[in-house]
Amino acid sequence: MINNYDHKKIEEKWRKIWEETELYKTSESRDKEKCYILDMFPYPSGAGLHVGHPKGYIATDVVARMKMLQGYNVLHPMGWDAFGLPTENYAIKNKIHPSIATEKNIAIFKAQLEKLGFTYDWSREINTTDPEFYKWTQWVFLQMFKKGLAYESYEPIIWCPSCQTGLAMEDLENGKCERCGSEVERKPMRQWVLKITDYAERLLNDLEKLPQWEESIKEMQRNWIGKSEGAIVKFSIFNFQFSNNNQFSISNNKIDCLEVFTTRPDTLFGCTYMVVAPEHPLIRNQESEIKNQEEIDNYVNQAKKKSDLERTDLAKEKTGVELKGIKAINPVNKEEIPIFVADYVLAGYGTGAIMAVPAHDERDYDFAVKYDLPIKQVVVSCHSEESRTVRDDEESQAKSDKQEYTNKNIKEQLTRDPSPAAQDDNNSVFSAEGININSNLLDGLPTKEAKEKIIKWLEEKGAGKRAVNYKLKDWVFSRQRYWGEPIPLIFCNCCKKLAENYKLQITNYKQIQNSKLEIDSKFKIQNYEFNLGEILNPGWVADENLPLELPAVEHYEPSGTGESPLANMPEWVNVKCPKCGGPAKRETNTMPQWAGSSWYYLRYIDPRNGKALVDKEKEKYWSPVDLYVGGAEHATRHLIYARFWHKFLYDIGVVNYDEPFTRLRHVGVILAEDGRKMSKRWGNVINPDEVVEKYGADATRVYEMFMGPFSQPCAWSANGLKGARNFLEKVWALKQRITADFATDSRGIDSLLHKTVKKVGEDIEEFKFNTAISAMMIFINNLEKENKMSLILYSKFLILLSPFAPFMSEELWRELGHKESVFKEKWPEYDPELVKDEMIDLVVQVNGKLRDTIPASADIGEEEARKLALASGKIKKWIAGKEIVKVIFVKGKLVNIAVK
RNA sequence: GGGGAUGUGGCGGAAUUGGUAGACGCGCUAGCUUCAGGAGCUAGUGGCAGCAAUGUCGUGAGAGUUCAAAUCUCUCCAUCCCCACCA
Repeated sequence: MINNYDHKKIEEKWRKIWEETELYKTSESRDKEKCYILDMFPYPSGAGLHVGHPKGYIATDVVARMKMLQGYNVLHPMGWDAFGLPTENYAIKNKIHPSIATEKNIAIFKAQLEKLGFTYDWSREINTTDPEFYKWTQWVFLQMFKKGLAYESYEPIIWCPSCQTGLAMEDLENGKCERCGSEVERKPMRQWVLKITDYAERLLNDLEKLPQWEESIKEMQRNWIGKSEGAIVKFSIFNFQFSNNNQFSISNNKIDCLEVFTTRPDTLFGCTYMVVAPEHPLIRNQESEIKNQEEIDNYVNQAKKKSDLERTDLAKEKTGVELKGIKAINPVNKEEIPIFVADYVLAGYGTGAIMAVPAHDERDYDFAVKYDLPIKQVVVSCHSEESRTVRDDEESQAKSDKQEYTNKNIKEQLTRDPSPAAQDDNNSVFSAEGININSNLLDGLPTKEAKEKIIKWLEEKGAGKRAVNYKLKDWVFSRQRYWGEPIPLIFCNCCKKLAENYKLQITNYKQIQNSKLEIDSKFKIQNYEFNLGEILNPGWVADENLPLELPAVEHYEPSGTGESPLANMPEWVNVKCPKCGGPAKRETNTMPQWAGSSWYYLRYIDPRNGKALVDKEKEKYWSPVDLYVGGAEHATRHLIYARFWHKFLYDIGVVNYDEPFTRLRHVGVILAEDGRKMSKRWGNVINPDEVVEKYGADATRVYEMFMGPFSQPCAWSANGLKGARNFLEKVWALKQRITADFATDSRGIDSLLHKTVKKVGEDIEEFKFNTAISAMMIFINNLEKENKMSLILYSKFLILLSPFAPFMSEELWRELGHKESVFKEKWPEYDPELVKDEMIDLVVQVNGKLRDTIPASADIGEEEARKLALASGKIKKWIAGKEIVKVIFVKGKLVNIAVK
């Protein structure tokens, strides 16, 4: 057989025609049902794409093409996420300006993508580094600023000494800078921070509204938000007076109480010491009282020197130093307890201080053993007989005398062979919930009730309050680098004075903070109007003249001073204050890489709108995104940031829906043939251009969808690719057997076509592309056995194939005489009658083991099936001389004879 | 330490309301075809026993429920991903 399937010629031809006829241009008409299908837009790096990158794009393209054929108005756009450190570092290394590097990289990426035949409407292409785009990124930031959601912070942040910039916690990988792998430091820096924590509760709860998200991704987000409920408890310090304020109470500039966050306030009676993080203000604040300041300073300095990696090494032994000269007072029993500084307590979580309950926390236990601190058990498990007796004993003893547990008692209990009770509770007595003992008013209460009771008690006494804590931190939003969106804020000393004075005058400051989401919260001071952000951050004034363009510079290397390179441009930095006209300076920090990607999907809807971020009517029609596909690595950054921005835009009335992505699927990575990640380092990278050149875009697409389950990692196989190509060649070769006579087709092949239509449609919908292709292969294998086939039959199959292999399908479709593109066709329907089997192989089992299969009518009844089964010679052999206990009949499937 | 996912031939993987395990693809074997190379066609292909019919074992390991378990329950093991001294 002469094989004349010339993929190069075909693919070039149709790429050109599709472009000329604007086949994939998205219609602005809104009379059809819409379907918005979105890929996570790529970061155009210098390395170009490898074959793994397009896997997700192929999948969305298959879905998009099917949806087009099913009559939807499909939006399937593409763009570039191009600001940020990778390009800037690449630019510095190769001495190419980042804007030029970006342009070059985009050109390479685009050429690579175009070869694969995607349905992108390139007239809607966006680029986060285009001023017409980032104008709106800046605009969103300004709205947040104006509503009080952005604030200046001088807290120590994560600093990468190599990239010379501050980073968000999310930008770390194993405690190192994700970009360059350097050990990071903690450094106090002025930063702009976004109050994402204001949205923590909604970001958590609204996950419930997303049934079409994969559970694993939602779970990652829940863990990242990390909500825990408990209480803040105040311990007064030494001989200072107890305070009734809700905040740290400052008298003589001294902190007179220590606040801790705990999820187990019910164990308060078991607290025998306290620990503060090395960064805790108490350490510097009590200098006159602390007797061993030098020893403590040494410890704190040592802790500072340790990298984050060393500090969080779980295997290491706990260390700490007591703050001698001061004591804390446990509010529940007025016991004086020692305070330690130790680096096992983190400054960034809760209040940076803990109450230590060594009997019920493993870390506190380790520390207590090392420093010989008392251990007092206050909870016993209520799940086993054994502990119940223990409890009874304790209770009677506790009544006669407030019994103190010695370290020896507890150690015995804790190191005993794991009791059934301990196993019930995750193999540990530490975390066990149970019944409180030795806890005065809490004795005999189960954990849950004890928590409630003690919180009420604390609130009554002013010694604490119910509290919720999140692991999620506010978003450090400024970078001391060049290649990002300039932050459109201007600092004016004159306006600073006005704002500060105003701030002092107002009494209901709390009220102002609560009003932040009212769209028009404005404050008139003298002749000027201030927004909330300008009051909360005195001196900072919004620059509404957008876009604020990133100035062209020759030198964009980090300044080395911790300031952005923009700070070295006086002509850009020094401006007139847009409010009062006085001398002022621009903010020189830029936005992080994640800014543009937090809202880009909205811009595709209305990409050239000069007046608004997006037209609200258009947004109402196209939003939310129906299907979003990308890597799981974005589960906790991009996808949380984007949900946060979207909810904010919803709150200020820019968008119509409060969640941006209805359905989310993550794509499994493609590994190299050696099972490792594709990387220059291993020399195992496969370039899609070469694959497309040799086997064609269609074969590449079919293979990547056939490899295995979509979300699972899978190794590349050159032979597998050949298999996909073979399949396409078979399809190609069969066109020679087509006849115009539609009566040619056997009932069998016709029925199989209908089954295939059903299977392929359903499988694409469920992202089971591999089995969809398998079904088409089965159809083609069967079609090969037919000498002739009708034009109609073959044409219908081509429609099924077209989402996977668009070029070949289009070529064959036109060769068969169709005037219009195959993509203007209708997706075929199947006849439910033809999908059903007429005949089945009735399975006959004896004691559950297959012994015979008998051809039978599909709707055979129980009586008949049983007769048929018992009549079989093979079956007779197996039941001879045995007693039939039971006969099970499953309609359309089997007969099982149970014998003894 | 916590959370999630996965475990089936030589390989990628099918089969999940419990009902013929190994679809489909790769690889491999034999035959045909070809000057040869590549390719193509036909047949076979989980292990063991057997010329065969057939039997028997078999879905990470072990137990259990059931007429029937890859699928449900329990215990354990391994691999991967995310988070991690989170109080």
